[in-house]
Amino acid sequence: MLQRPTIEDVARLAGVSTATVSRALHEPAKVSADTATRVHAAVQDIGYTLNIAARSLRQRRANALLVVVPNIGNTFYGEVLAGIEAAAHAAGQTILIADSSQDAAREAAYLAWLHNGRADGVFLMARPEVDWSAVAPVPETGLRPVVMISEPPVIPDTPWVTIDHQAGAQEITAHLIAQGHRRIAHVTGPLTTNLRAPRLHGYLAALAAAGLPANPSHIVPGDFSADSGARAAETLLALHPRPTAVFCANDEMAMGLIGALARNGIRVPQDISVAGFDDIQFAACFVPALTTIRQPRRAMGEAAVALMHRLLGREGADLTAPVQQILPHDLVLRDSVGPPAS
Amino acid sequence: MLQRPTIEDVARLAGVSTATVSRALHEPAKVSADTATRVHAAVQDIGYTLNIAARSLRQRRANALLVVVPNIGNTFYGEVLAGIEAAAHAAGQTILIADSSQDAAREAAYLAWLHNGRADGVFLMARPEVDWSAVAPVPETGLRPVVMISEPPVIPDTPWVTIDHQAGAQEITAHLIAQGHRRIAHVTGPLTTNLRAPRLHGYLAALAAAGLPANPSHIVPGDFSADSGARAAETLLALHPRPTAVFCANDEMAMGLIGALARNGIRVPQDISVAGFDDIQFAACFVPALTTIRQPRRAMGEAAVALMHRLLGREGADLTAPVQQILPHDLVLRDSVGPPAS
DNA sequence: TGGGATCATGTAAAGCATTACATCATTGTC
DNA sequence: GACAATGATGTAATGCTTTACATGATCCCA
Repeated sequence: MLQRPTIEDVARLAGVSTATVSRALHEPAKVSADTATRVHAAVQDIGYTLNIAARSLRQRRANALLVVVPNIGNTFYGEVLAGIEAAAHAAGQTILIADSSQDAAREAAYLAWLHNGRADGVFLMARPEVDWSAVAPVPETGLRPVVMISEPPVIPDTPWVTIDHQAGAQEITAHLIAQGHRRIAHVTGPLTTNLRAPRLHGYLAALAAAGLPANPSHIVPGDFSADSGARAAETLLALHPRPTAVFCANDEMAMGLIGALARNGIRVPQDISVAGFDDIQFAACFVPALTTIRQPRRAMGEAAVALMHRLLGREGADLTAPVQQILPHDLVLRDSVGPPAS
Repeated sequence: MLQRPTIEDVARLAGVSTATVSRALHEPAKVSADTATRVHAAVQDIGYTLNIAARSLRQRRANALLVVVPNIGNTFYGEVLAGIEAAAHAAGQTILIADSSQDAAREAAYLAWLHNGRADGVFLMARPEVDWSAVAPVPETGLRPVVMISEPPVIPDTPWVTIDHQAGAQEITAHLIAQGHRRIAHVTGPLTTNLRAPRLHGYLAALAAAGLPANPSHIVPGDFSADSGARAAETLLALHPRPTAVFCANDEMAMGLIGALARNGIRVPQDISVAGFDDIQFAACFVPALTTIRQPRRAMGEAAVALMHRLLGREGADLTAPVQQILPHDLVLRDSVGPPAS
C-alpha cells in the first residue's frame, strides 16, 4: 500500500473535523446538506478511500463473512457460493472464501477467524464435527454466528440451511416406481457423510410405501465419485434378475454408472433407467440428460446469508423464527429415466 | 466480536512488555528461549489470538490476496482457485475470492481493495479491460500487483500466467489430422473473448501445415455454452459432404455437440470424432470421455501466487525474470476421437 | 423572554499491534 | 581493565477511523 490520503486530509480540505467527514460518509442524515456536499467533493478531489483495517479495529467488527468449503474444485459448491456472494454483496458485506481441503485442523483454524477480527460469521459447508466450544456466541443474540449449509441438521438448535434429503430421495424413487419399475437399486453415499442415511431411508420408504420388498443386493455402496458409480454398474450387471432402474445418491455416480453401462452395451433409459441427486451443472448436458433432484443451491446461499444476519442481530431480524431452514427441492425430469423394457 | 484478550494481557501475565510478546510470536530469534516459553504459556493460558485488523493497520499491509472470478459457478475456475489457495496458504497468505459477475463496475470496485487495506494483490481471471491508471505500482518493484490468469496476454509487460492457446489448438487439430481426418470443422468461442482468435488460428495453422485447405463453412460460431455446441451440430449435419471430425473451442461445446449428434443417431467417435479444449472436470467421465487439451489449472494458480510474490517484492524474488509465464499444456487422448469411418 | 429540545459540529479517547529507538547487561578483544 | 560489539528487553510513537461526550447555535412553546 502506498501513502494514501486519510480522513484527516479530507477534513482539512473540506474545512471540517474528521468526525464530520466520517458522519458525512456513513450517516448522511446527521450532517447538513452543505457539509455533505463539501465533504464528497473533497473525497473526489484527493481520491480518498476508507482504510478497512482501521475501521475494523475501531468497530471491533470485520464486516466480512467467511465461507469454508471442503473443496473449492467441487462444482456443487460454486452455485451456493454465487448465492452467498450475491446476497452478501447486496448487504454491503464482504465474502471471504476458504478451502479447508477436508482437513479438520484447517477448519478449526478458519473458525478462529471469528475471533481475530477477520470475519463476523462463518458458513460451513463441511462436516459439522467442529469444536463449538471454541466459538463464542454473539452477545446481542446469544447465538453462535455459524451457519451450516446443505448437509442434514444433526445438531438441534444449530443454524442450518438445507433441503429434506430423505423426502427428495423418496420422491425420485417413487417416480421410478410410477414409471413401472419394480426392481430398483440404490447406490449409496459413503459412510463418512451424513447425507448417506437420509437418501437411503428415502429410497427404502418409497419402496415400502409401494409395498415393494427391499432387496439387500440392490443396495450398493458408493463414495460419491464417478468411479464408484462405474464399479456399482459392474456389481449390478452381475445380478439375476437385473434391476431395471437405479437411484444413485448423487449425480457424479449416476454419470459414472451410465458410462460403465454404455461400455457394456447397455442403453439408458431403454435398458436401465438411472436417476441422480443434486442436479449439478452438467446433469443437463450429459447424454442422456439426467433425471435428478435439484437442490436449490443459489437459494440456499441466499437463505444462509439472511439467517446469518439474524444471528448477528442485524436490524429487522426476527429472533423467534426457527434457525433451521428446510428449502424446497425439485424433481427434475429429463432423459435418463423411462419405463422399463416390457 | 467479544472482548478478547490483547497482547497487553499476555505481556502482563508473562511479565514482559508488549514489544517482547510481539517479537516472541513473530521473530522468535530475537528473544531468549526462556522468555519465549513464558510468552507462549501465557498465550495458551488466556487464549490470545492476534487481532488482524490492528496488525494490518500498523503494517499498512493486508496479508491477503484477492481473486476476482467472472463467475464462481463456472467449474473451470474452481481448480485454479484451489491452486491459488494452496500456494497462498503455504505462504501464510489469506485468499479472498470475489465474484464480479462479469460486471466491469464490480471489477473496478474490487481492484480498489488494493487501496483500502483489504488486499495486497489481485488475481484477475476476468477480461483484461481494466482501468490500470487506478492501480498504483508497488514501491519496491515499480510493478502493479495484479496478475492476469488464463486468457492470452494482450498487454505487453503485464504480469500474466497462461498457456499457449494457439499451440494447443494446433496440436489437437494436428492429432485429428494424424488420425486420418481431412474434413475437420471448428466451433469457435464468442467474439467477445480473447480466447477465440488463438484457438481459431491454431486450428487454421494445423490445416495449413498439413496442406489442407481451410473451408469457411467448416468454421461455425459458438459462445462456449453447451447449447451453442448443440446448435453447431445442426449446422454441421446439414453440410455435404459432412466433416468427419470437429474441434470445439471448449469442452462444454464439445459435450453439447456430442449430445445433439447422439439425438440424431450419430455415434462419437465411430461416425464423427469430437475434440474439446480445457479438460474440465467432467471431460473424463463424460460418455464418450473427451479428447481435449488440458490447461494445467492448479499449476496456473500456483504459478500466479509465485509471480505475485515477486511483484510484491517478497524476499528471494527474481525481479529480472519475465512477468509473463506460459505454462505447458497437455494433449489428453480419450475416447471421443478415432479414425474416420472408411 | 426563558428554558428545554433539537441540530450541527468539534474534541479527544479508544481500538490493538508493530517497530524505531533507547537502555542496560553481557561478552569478547587487545 | 577498558572499550566495542552483541544481545535482550523496554518505552513510546504510530497507523486511521469511529464515537461518546461536549459545545454552541437555533428553534419552539409557554
